[in-house]
Amino acid sequence: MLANNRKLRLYVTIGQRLFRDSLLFQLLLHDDIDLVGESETGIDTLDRLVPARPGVLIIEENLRDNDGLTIAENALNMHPSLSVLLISDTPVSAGRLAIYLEAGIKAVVSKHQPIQELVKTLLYIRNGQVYVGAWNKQDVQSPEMITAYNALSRREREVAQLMASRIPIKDIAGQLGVSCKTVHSYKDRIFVKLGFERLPELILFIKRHNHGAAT
Amino acid sequence: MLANNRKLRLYVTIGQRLFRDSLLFQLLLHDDIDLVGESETGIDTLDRLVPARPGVLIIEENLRDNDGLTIAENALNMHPSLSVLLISDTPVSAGRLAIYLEAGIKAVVSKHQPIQELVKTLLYIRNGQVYVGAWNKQDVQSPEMITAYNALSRREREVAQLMASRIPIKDIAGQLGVSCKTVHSYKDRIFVKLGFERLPELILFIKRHNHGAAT
DNA sequence: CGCATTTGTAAGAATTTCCTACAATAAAGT
DNA sequence: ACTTTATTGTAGGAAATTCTTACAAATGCG
Repeated sequence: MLANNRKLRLYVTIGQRLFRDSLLFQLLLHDDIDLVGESETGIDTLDRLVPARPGVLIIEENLRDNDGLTIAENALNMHPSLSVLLISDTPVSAGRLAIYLEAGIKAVVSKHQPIQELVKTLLYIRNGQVYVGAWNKQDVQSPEMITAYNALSRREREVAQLMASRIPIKDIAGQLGVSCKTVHSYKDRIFVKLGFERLPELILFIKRHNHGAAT
Repeated sequence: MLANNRKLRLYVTIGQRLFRDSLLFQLLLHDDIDLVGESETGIDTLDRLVPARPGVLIIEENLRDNDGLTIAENALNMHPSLSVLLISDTPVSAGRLAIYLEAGIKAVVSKHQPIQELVKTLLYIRNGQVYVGAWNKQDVQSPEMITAYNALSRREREVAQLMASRIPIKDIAGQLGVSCKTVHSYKDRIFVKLGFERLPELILFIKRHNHGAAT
C-alpha cells in the first residue's frame, strides 16, 4: 500500500456539458478526488493532458472530433503511467473489452451501468490495476438491490422509507416514538449497510425498490 | 402564488442509466423535488405516466425506441396539465425551439448547457410557465462566471480558493489567522453570492475560473 | 459629505456526523 | 441445550456544520 492514499488526480473528457457537470458534481463529493483538468474534445485533451499530470483519465468513447480509444492510445503514449477509464455508449461485449485492454485501457464502463459502478471502477483503477468488474451484468432490477434491502432490519426499513419520503428526522423520531438520537443511529446503520453517503442515493434506492416491488 | 410551494412531482425519461443516475442525484438534492417515476424508453413512459401523476416530465429528445417529442405530444394528450422539459442533444435553433413550443413543450435544454441551467429551467416551468431562458447562449468561458468571481471580496476569494483545494475550514482559519466562525461566515456569503449549495459546485467553479484565467 | 451597502469579524442555536455503549435478541456452533 | 457471537433497538457525547444574527470599519454613491 505504498502510494495508495495519495489523492486521485483526475482528468475528464466528456463532450456534453450537462453530462460532464453532473458526473463531476458526483465525483467531486469524494474528497480524495482532485480534478486536474477537463475537456470536451479529444484534441483538447491531448493538448492539455501532460501539464495536468493526471493519474486517471475518464474519457468518452465517442467524442465529436475523434474516437476516445484513439485519443487514449495517444495519451498513453505520452504518459504511460496513466490509468484510462473508457465510458462506452453501449454495453461492452467480451470481444471489445479484450481490444480495449489490449490497448492499455484499465477499465470500461458503459453508459447503461449505474453510477455507483463508475465510481467503484474509478477507485479500483486509481493505482494502475485493471478492473473488469461487472462489464456484462444486466441491471434487471438487480438482485443485489433486493438483497441489500433485505439486509435492513425492520426498524431500519421503516426509517429508510420515511427518510426517502423526506420526512425530517425529528418527525420520524416522533412517529416512531423514539429519540432523535436513535433515528440517527438507524440512519447511520442504513447508510453503512447500503454503502451510501447522501440522501439522494437512499431516495433513489428506496423508490426503485418500491417500484420494483409494486410492479 | 397559489400552488407555488407544493412539491414538484417529477418524472424522468433518460435512456442511459449513468446519465439518468447522475442527473437524479443532483436533482434530488432539492428537497422540494419528488421523483414519481423514471423510464428509459418512450413506450414505458407512456405506460406509466398517468398513474404517477407527475407535474413535470423531463424527457430526452432521442430515445432508443422513439422520438422524445412524439412521446411528449402523446403524454400531453393524456395529461394536458403536464409541463414537459425536453433535453436535446444539440443546441437548439430558433426554428426548432418554435416547433417545440408549438407542440406544448414548456422548455428545452440542450446537453451542451451547464447543469445549473437545467435546474433553473425545471424550477421555472414547474407551475406551467414557458421558459426560453438561455437557449442560444454560448458557454465560452461565460462572462457571468467572471462577473460572479469579481463579486467576491478579497477575503472571500481567498477562502473560496482554499476551500476549492479542499483545505479544511479549521486550517483555513489558522492560515488566515481568524476564527473558524469567521471562515464559516465567508463560506456562507460565498455560497449565497454564487448561488451554490455544496462544495463540488464551488470546486468546479473555482477550477474553471482559474483555468480560464491561466490560459 | 452623509446615508446605504459591503466587508471583516464572530457568537449562539439548532442540526448533523461520527464514534461509542449497552442490554435484549437472534443465530450459530459443538 | 448451552455458550459464544453477531445483530438490533436504543441512546449519549464530542466535533463539525448550518443557519441566524450582530456589529463596527470600510467603501461607494448621490
